[in-house]
Amino acid sequence: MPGRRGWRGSGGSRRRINRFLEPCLLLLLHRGESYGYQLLENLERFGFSDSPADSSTIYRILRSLEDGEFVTSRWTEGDSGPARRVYSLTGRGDVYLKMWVKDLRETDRILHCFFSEYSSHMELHRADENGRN
Amino acid sequence: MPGRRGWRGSGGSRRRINRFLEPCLLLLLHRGESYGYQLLENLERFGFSDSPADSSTIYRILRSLEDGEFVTSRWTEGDSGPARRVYSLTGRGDVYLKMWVKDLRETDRILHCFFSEYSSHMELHRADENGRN
DNA sequence: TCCATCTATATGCGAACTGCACATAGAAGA
DNA sequence: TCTTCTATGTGCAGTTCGCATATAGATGGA
Repeated sequence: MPGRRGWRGSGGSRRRINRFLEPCLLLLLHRGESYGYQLLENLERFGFSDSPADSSTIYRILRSLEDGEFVTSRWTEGDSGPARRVYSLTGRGDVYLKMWVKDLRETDRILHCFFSEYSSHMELHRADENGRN
Repeated sequence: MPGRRGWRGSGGSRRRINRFLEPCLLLLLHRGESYGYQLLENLERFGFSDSPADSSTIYRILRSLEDGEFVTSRWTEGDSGPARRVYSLTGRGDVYLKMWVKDLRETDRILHCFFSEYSSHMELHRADENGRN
């Protein structure tokens, strides 16, 4: 039984893009080096209505990007607050971001295929219902 | 260590939409009742370039939709071939499809936020590089 | 008849992703 | 001192997904 939790109401939807935070983080890092906590705050730019993600997700994605050598990190003594792990994009990361963008454009295309199928079907469906009156 | 497999080349991308097959199946069922094997073939319409999904995924999604009472199923003795489990959409399923569409439009909006951020940044970035020459 | 192939549905397993809760710890201010 | 903010991280459990595999009726050719 798939958890009975997958069907949560209209809130907290899981109907999003797989690992979409990853390209967002890559893009933010393309602007210049940054660290987890700051990146988390800057994610608002991408139009997520509510909080984009749990901080643990951000930190884990950043680490996995480092595993893949798409970013590098170093510790900086903050002028205020605790030390920060500052990430910067590598050449590999730059290429990876481009790949992501290409894929997202393909995703966009598929999405619009769906919308077009939906609209045309619903139009026919409505016409069909009217015809029956 | 996240598997060292997440970074597969440009092939087999996991950069897609979460559970996107679900709304596609719902839409196909909105047209009329159908069964797994046929639905699998009809998924081509949605512009997936390569094979949209594994058949096991399709069957599992259909079962979970039934768990959620978004579809119902019955067995039919095929006029040819093995028996088929034929699914049809319920009223609840109809509402759920509408919810999906709303969510996908939101996803589309966020996607375009990303594209716009990307484009404007890349334009500045290029101008910056030219300026340095 | 036998056997390969097509149609059709389904399970098992492991890898990956994610959200929630929680741990840790330095810094700043009341 | 105590609380709060900044900052990074781990543990766990639920969910998804692709691959491999199982099952089995139907079909057609050798």
